[in-house]
Order: sequence, then structure tokens, then C-alpha cells
Amino acid sequence: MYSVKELSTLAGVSVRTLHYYDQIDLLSPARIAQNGYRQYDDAGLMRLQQILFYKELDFKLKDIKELLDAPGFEQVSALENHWDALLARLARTERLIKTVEDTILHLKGEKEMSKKKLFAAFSEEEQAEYAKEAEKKYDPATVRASNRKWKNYSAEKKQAIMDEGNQVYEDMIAAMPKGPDSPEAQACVERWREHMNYFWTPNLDQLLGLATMYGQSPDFKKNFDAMHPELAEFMREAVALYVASQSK
Amino acid sequence: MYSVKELSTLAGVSVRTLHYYDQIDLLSPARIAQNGYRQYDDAGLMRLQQILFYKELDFKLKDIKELLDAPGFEQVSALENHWDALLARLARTERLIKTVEDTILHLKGEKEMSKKKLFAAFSEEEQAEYAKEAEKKYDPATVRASNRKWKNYSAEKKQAIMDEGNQVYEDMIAAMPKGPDSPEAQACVERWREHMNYFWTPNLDQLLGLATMYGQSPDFKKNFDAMHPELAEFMREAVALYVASQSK
DNA sequence: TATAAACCCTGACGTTGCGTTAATGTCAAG
DNA sequence: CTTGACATTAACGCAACGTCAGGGTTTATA
Repeated sequence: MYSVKELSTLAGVSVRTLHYYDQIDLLSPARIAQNGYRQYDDAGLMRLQQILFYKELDFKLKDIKELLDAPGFEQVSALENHWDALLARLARTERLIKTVEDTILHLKGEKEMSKKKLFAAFSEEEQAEYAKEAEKKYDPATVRASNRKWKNYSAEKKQAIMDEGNQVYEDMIAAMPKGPDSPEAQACVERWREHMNYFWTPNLDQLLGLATMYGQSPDFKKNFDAMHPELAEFMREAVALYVASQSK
Repeated sequence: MYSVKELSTLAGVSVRTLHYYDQIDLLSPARIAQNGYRQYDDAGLMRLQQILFYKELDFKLKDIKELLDAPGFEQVSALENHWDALLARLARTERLIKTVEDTILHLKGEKEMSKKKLFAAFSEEEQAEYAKEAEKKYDPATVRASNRKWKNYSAEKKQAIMDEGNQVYEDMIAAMPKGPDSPEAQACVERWREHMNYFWTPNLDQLLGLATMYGQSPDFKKNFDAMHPELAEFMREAVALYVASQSK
């Protein structure tokens, strides 16, 4: 049996929090002594751990309450929904960071930014556009599939992935006569981007940096040149066009 | 002159919001008519735009009020502080996403995850550890320096960066006899990691994936082999040790 | 000109998750 | 018996409004 104080220090929450959880019937003490003191048992401690776990994931207390009294599969789908929400928040935060950076530059006068552009990120149109991009960027199926890490793959799988990568480059070379803006080339970029998922999490902005590096850093250029002397530059252009069209 | 309704539709906020902003002296109408109606002018519209801008960046209204009445340089430092906060939020969100993913897997039984690990992310120790890592990961000076994009550099700067990269590899080769866990090798990894900053934002987890790719993907391996046949593998080991020591 | 529609106002409570007094009771140690 | 650590409930405070409630004003229309 734990007193409020004991439980609070054990779990690292305030006494007030326990009072509150009791008040909203989220966590009730096992029993109440004659003197009115709350007394918790181990089951209560466990439940509190669960609560804190979901709270850390930014669930609302009301939702936690429902969750804890629901069967397992409902918890899973709740978590999946929450996962989507977190991805949206991640995207939004990334966008905010960028805007803040731009604004700082603007205020410092280091960069010209029309008022229009300053507010552009928040127009309804842009919001919709952004939502569309975020949806693409964070399409659950895509991300879930790509989130597994390279090291977890079997040798055959790794080989298959590498073959896939080579295939992308070959197709890219085949698409070179049609121009970097051709649907064929753009499709290759899309595939390349997904292929990169196996190694690290892609990011639209970083994509261009990566392609540039491919074309300029000695780490990669020689290798590319061996396949085709203009592949690196072609890829950079294609990726630039791809990024521009995606972030339009 | 705009009425409340007009201004609200113009700016896309509710009338209640305008009432509230008036109440907290964030945005007062230009004048009040005989009948008590609020009347706003263009200056008010402009100020409202500013307010919404900062609000979109998740500033608190109280802070916005101070901001709008402060000179330019204070706005900059406020934005920089906010930038830090956003980065922290980004890191936190990323961590939450990962934990949610792990938990889903756990609940689905696809993966063994001891209770300990399930809650590990939230223990105080881990929190402190994580804070340390996040601090390192998002050290303002580091990130600010690295956040500039490759494409913004001059040709000479690009050359210098590439030379720096080559230097890192040469030093790495020199450190090979001392072992991947030697201070020399580890220092090279540190430098390599910073060097990567020029191309995309690094991430401790992704770092190992990247090193692995260097050693396994045909895109890179040949190139590395040309420098030294065991460089790629050595780097992977060194980076693995580095990542392990950093995320201990 | 009467009246309805549309607009305006000022309270004031509800929301979320507790922090923070305030006023008061209980229990073990000295 | 007093002190101090612990316990209780009650109630306000915070952020940024949403949402009635109750009641004026203006404008258009029948």
C-alpha cells in the first residue's frame, strides 16, 4: 500500500496530479482509510505507469481513460491514429522552423522576402497544398515500409535492394535523351527517392542536397561517372525539377 | 473602416477572437462609434496580420504583444529563441513517433520488447541522457552553421569543403592501424559527421545507416575501395562505435 | 411603418491539466 | 504538548478562445 506521497515520488508526479486523476476517475485509490487517506496498491502503480506512458505520447487524459479500458486491438488503432497525428505535427514543426529561419533572415535584411511570401505559408491555398505534400511525404504505407532499417534486412533482401538501386540508375540513363523533365526521368527520381528510404529518412530539401553531392563530391562522382559521364549532372537536374514540382 | 465582422472575414478569424484581442489590449479598434461598435482601420488590419503570423509560429499572445511593441533586434532574438524551442519540439516529436511505432509492434506481438525498454524512454535517466544528446544534436551553433545549404556556397567554398572531406578520409586511412575505437579514428568520425552537415542534416541513427551504405551499396563502395580496400568497412565499424558511445 | 434579418454589444461559463494557495485535520517524534 | 511532516477538500488561476444568454441597432423588405 502506498500513500499519495509515496506513489507520487515513485512515479515522479505531483500529489495534486494524483488528486486530479482520482477526481476525474482516471486512477482511483485501491481503498480509502478511516481517516480519509488514499491508499494505492501495485495495480494502481501499474496503471499510473500506463497513464504516464500514454501521456508522454501526448494523448489527452480523456482518451487515455478510454484506451486503458479498451481491448488490445483498439489500442493499436488508437496508436496508429496518434502516429498519423504526430507525423503531421512533425511536418508542421519542420515548416515552422523554416519560416522562422526565413523571417530571421528577412529581419536581418540578409534576404529579400516580399510580404506576400512572408505570409504565403499561411494562406489557405498554401495550407491545402502543404497538406497534400505532407500526405504524400508521409503516406503511412510508404513510411511504415521504409522505416525499417537497413541492418535488419537479410542478405538476399539487401542484394535485392542494391539491384533495385542499380536498376534505377540504368533506367535514369535510359531516360537521359528525353530530358530531366520527362515523365520517365521524374519517375526514376521518385523511385530513387523511395530507394533512398532504405538507408535513411528522406527529406524533400535534403534530396536536392544529396543529388548535388552525388554530382560534386568526389565520394560519389567517380562512381557515377563510371556508369555514364553525365549521369550525376542529369540526376541533379532531374531531382531539382522534382523537388520544385513537389514543393510548388 | 472595418466592422468586426468585416475584419474577421478579411483575416479569417472569429469575431470572438477580435473581442478577445481587444480585451487583452493586443489589438484595439481605431475608434469606437457612438453606438459602441468597434471600428478598425488598415493599420489594425496590418497588426492583425502580424499577430496571426506569429501565432502561426506558436507564439503565445502575451509574447506577441511584447514582440510587436519591441524594436527589430529584439524580434530577431525572440525568433531565435523560438527557433530553439521548435527544434526541441521537432526532436521530441521524432522520438515520440519512434516510441509509438515500437509500441505498435509490441502490441501486435511482432517484436519482443521488454517492459523495461517500453518505459525506458521516459525514465529520468533516459530523459537526461536524451536531453544531452538532443543538445548535442541540436546545438544552436552547430545547426546554424550547418543549416546553410550547399547550393548557397561559392565555388571556392565548395572546393574547400570537398578538400576537407578528402582530408577526413585520408586521416581515417592513417588511423586504420590504430583500430576503429582509437581516439584518432573516432575523431575522424566526428569530423566526418560534421562534414556531412554540409549536405544534409545528420542524425545519429541515420549516421550508421549511411556508413553501412558506404560499405555496401555499389554507389559508393567502388569509390571507397579506390582509396583503400578496407576503408569502407573500417569506417562502418568506427561509426558504429561512435554511435554506440554517443547514444550510450 | 412595422418587422424580420443581420449585425453589434457585454457578461459569463466551459474547456485542459494541473499549480498554487488556503484552511484544516492526522499522526509520530521529542 | 508542541512541532513537523503528512493528509484532506475547496477554489482560483492560466491560454485562447467557443458558445450561449440577454439585449441593443441598423438595414432591408413587405
